[in-house]
Amino acid sequence: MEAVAVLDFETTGLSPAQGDRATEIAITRIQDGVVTDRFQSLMNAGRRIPAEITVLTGITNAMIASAPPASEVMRAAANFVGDCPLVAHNAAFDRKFWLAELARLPVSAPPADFACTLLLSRRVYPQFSSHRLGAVVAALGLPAAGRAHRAMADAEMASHLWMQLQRELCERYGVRHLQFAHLMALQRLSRHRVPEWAKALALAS
DNA sequence: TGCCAGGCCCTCTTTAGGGCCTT
Repeated sequence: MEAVAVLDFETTGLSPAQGDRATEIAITRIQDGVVTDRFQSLMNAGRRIPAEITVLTGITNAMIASAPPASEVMRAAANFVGDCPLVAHNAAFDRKFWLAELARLPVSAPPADFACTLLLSRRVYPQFSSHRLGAVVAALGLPAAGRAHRAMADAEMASHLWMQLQRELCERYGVRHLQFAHLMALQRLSRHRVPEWAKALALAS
């Protein structure tokens, strides 16, 4: 499969539309089933972190105060990603912060496709009772990396999950390679249409 | 003062409601 970039944000809250901002970003680049590169940085967007978010992430206002400006970090992140398609767990969340933070830069970044390991996990492992990132990684026996709810630890876990999803689908449906577009198509389908997708995949391979 | 997102998915659904998931 072509290279992908797996992204995770820590933020001050759930909604950029409500004024929330990113506080940390981590990105891995995956090529041929291996993490080949990593990008990670705290960032200062000038927005105070609520106490309950600090409890969750461990990221404090003091840490942010000494971090580089969000604009600088996001410019570097966009350069790191380049034209790679993106992957995130509950990608709708990371996508809206990615777009909101990039929209503040004077230069526009190319729009990126976002694959979602949460949606794919629901399709591929419907028997799991929880599809939270940590729960899925634990259920699959994948390595947990560092403190959960820090950007690089979560990006690493999502990376392992992304690679496991590909291995599982290849093995289950007897195909050697999956394209990013195949997984994007799968995540858009309702669960009962997965067999249709698998049949089309087998015919195309 | 009190409130605060949004998209997906399931079902006791579809003229809707509520849980999950991200921080």
